[in-house]
Amino acid sequence: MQQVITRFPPSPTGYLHIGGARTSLFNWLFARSRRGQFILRIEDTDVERSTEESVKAILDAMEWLELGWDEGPYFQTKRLEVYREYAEKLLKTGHAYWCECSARELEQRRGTALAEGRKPKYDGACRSKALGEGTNRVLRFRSPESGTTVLNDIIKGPIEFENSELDDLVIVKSDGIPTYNFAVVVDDITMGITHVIRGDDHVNNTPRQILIYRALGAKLPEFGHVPMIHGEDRSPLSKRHGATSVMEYKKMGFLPEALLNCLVRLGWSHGDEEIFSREELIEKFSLENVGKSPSIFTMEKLLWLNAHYIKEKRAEELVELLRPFAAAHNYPEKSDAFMAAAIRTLRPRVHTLVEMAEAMRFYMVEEIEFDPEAAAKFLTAEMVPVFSRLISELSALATFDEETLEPVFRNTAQELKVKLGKIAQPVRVALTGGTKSPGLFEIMEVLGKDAVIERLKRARSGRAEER
RNA sequence: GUCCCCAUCGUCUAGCCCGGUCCAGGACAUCGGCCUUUCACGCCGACGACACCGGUUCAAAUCCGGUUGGGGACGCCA
Repeated sequence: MQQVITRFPPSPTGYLHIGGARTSLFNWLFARSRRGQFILRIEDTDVERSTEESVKAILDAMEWLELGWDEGPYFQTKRLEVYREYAEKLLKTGHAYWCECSARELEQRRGTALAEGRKPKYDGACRSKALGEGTNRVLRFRSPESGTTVLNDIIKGPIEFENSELDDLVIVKSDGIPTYNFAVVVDDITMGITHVIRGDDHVNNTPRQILIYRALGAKLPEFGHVPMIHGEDRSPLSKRHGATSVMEYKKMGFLPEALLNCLVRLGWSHGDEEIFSREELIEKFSLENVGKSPSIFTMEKLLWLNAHYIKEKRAEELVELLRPFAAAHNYPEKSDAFMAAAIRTLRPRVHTLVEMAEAMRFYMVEEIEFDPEAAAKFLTAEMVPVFSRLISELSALATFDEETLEPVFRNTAQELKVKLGKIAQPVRVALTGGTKSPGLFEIMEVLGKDAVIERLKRARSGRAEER
């Protein structure tokens, strides 16, 4: 069987957004799952709006998501001779003709048509003028006036279009640069693309493209149109829906595997399964299980998935990922081992690396700040003797780990005839500054004997001074 | 306006092709409980949907038609 070749063709007019990332993911997964090739192609024929920054931003995002491509990136502006060649071919076979209608005129005619309730399509004014090439002239595709074009979509099934609904689209602009509908077809033909997987906003372009394939005598690829991703108000995802750029999610402390897992489930499913590793996705992905209806992107499940992957990842790896976030807080430098130990205790209670970096504060800074409310409630005068006693007990310890610490506290509580919680909360405040934290003994083990005793003394003297 | 697509819990979805096993399953979120040194994690439970109308049929979430709603396209943008 023929090898599968898919492509992702972003236009470099902005960053890689959530929708594009999912399209890219589907193409990547499909190619990987079928042991095929995945091509990256930059569609920069809109010279006005395309920028190098955008290209870089897109590449960076693809790299972060680890969606590696086998060929490319190709740039359409570097393939102009190829399009010219194919345009010649269409011209020679009578499938294309030159048109001298100005953009201004056309806009006017469109306006009138729309106002009169007609479909605003090109009226074919230059269709039989047999014009030659010339300045300010565009090349148009001669579209059949009757008949039906059928798109057999892998995802949506057969869709019929009346050719009479289609018009003679421009395929080469007056500056000699091909338009999208022409360039994609030429590229997909010459690059041997077997499966075109893209957003369903392209469904209406497809019959035009099919017609061009036919005029060129080329074999059609398979088409699969995936439903769009919308914002919470059901309109297409845009800036006003908050974070839409893939890289913003990196900045917010999400792991790429979480974003990917979240994205793949928007439209695709595999029974009741929710968590998929990259390998599982490659093994299980198929276009047959892609749904037809649009979905809404929310952060709820992404947060849950991210929390899951944070819990699952090796602490040593998290240290690396966390460093930039910790740096943003200007924390003092700590060793990898110390940070890994701290992360292990914080891990079950955060959803993002940003939260992790914040939660880490009491481990990182020398002088913790006390939450006034917590201090007032728990660092009371009656705790002074308790702290004193704990300090002397702890000072005597040779090993300082959870196993040895717990009995010390349990015994102390028992002898003082109070519940463990009664002394645990004040100690927690003394050690962390607040009332919420990982387990007391975990914290103490990570912090170490010296720091613990120092913090207990500080909390105790704070009380003593007040008296 | 014309053409095209879509329609199951708040959200992501399973089921629909091959009607009965579905008074519709899972996950997130929410709420309650358990666990517990706090907060989480974890575990258990609750809430919660087949858009509407009609048809076919012994039987429809599943098939057909229409309505409504949402989305897309109609560029010398991609």
